[in-house]
Amino acid sequence: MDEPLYQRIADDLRRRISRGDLPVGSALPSESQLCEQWAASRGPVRQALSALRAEGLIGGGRGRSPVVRTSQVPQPFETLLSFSHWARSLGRTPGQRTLEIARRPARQEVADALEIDEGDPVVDLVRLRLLDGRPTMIERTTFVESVGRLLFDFAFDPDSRSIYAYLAGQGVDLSVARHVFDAVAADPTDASLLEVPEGAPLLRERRRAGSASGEPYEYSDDRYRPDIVTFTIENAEQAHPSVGRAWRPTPADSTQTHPK
Amino acid sequence: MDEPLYQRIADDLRRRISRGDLPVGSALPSESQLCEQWAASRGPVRQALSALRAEGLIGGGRGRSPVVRTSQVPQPFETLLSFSHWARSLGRTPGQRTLEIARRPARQEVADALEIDEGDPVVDLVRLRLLDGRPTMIERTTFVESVGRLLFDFAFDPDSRSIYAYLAGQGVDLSVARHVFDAVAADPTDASLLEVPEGAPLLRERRRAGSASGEPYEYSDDRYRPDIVTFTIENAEQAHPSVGRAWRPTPADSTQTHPK
DNA sequence: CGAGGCTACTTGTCATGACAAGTGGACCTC
DNA sequence: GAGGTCCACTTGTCATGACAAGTAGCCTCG
Repeated sequence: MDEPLYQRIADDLRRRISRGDLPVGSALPSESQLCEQWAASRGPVRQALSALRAEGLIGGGRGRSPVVRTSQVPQPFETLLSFSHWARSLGRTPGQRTLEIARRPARQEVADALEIDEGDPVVDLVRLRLLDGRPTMIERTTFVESVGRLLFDFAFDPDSRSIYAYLAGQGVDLSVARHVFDAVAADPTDASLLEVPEGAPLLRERRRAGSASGEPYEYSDDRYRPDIVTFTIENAEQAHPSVGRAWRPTPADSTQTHPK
Repeated sequence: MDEPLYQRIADDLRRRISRGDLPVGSALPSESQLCEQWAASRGPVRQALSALRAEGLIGGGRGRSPVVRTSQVPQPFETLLSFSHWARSLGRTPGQRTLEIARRPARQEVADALEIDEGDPVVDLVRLRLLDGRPTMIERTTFVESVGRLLFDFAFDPDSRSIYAYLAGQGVDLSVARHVFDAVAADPTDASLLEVPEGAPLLRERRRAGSASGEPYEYSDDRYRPDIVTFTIENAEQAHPSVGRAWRPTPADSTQTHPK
């Protein structure tokens, strides 16, 4: 609740950047001005500025004040992990239709990813995800049994809200993920659910997520309509990359083979 | 040449982590031990540790030493930008076959991306990229004229070495990029060059790169065989994401529609 | 034998001070 | 008007010191 000073300074500068008080290209207040403004020493001020540099929001300096490089604040971890969270962050309506939830023995690929033995019980969940009512993605997720069993809880309806929010509430620590992107052709099931022709290209995200200590809890194969969703990476030589999902309001590429 | 102390401490710890002297899961030396080892105060030691935390290499702590989370050092900016650089970082052989280099008026999509007017002259470059002799990616890049003209330099052969290395040598500051990923179907040209069936899914990376001050210099549409190359994002709640291209030594997904 | 408390360690946060190195503007001279 | 120098600002890096908050291990008591 009582946030450290350097975080309050960083948050204040982020707000000022994102709402345009500090436009792209403009110089930030100097360190001594910020010290005066916050009645602070250079330590917390420099720590706040360092965080913004690392995020790529500001850059340059040394003998002059840094300048604003972008006004786009990076998407947090949870926004990349949860489709619902991301949709709502855009002000759009996420939806889900559960096609299957089943406990079954793990097949090889999944066992490898989850670091369990082939045949160990896991929980498979298949959902069609919608954005403002439009089929957008098929999500085929497998959970280790200790986490997946929570989804069979009588009170939980996977169609009603975010699985990740629910699991977090149950004490499941999902805080590290690895996402792998490639392209696949829509198989008959994909095609039918996503309303695209068979063989149409889909953007696939294979994700493995787990705890901070490296224990995997879920493995997922998500297939997106590339005319609706893309993924972006913004990087720079002197800043950490920023990554996110992006929504394409209308299909932008007329070379797409499927009909509107 | 005379690197700051905190960077030397960080580099030393990265080396120890990546070569296994500090395996994943093990605790780092305490701050006071590092102070003693480097004859330094807590300031530079904490700054070094903070950099490793931000990269996701270490985590945890507060009342105890942090632990190693991963031994994978993030790929630098240039490794994601340059296919040649990336291939060599894996110990593989990059290749290129220039199909076209031409000065022509910019079409709408490219003009928008490069923040120039439609019809302004640009330089288009189309290359087939190979990895160990295998067609892997088609790269369709457009440069603003002031940069593209350097590629017509008599002495420069785009088949002989990295364009980015060459441009850097010519003083072109490419240090910021935005990459957008989606999937497209191989058109007849794509199919022929990449040796896949027409309509096969390709992983597309559209990239815009430019200077630190935001001036765009290149826009590219790269199409990868998804059975050879994927892109990965590793992220965590308390660390910056790490992004990179990845090589798939053999096609891992038997659902791929194209023949081996 | 188990639980609780205490101590000695750890990291997190902040202040003060100092000096090195970079930048931009003003002023002076040619 | 242009070029060079100097000064006052800036940020970068490091040291010392202090206190808050977390953790683990050990000891004592029930």
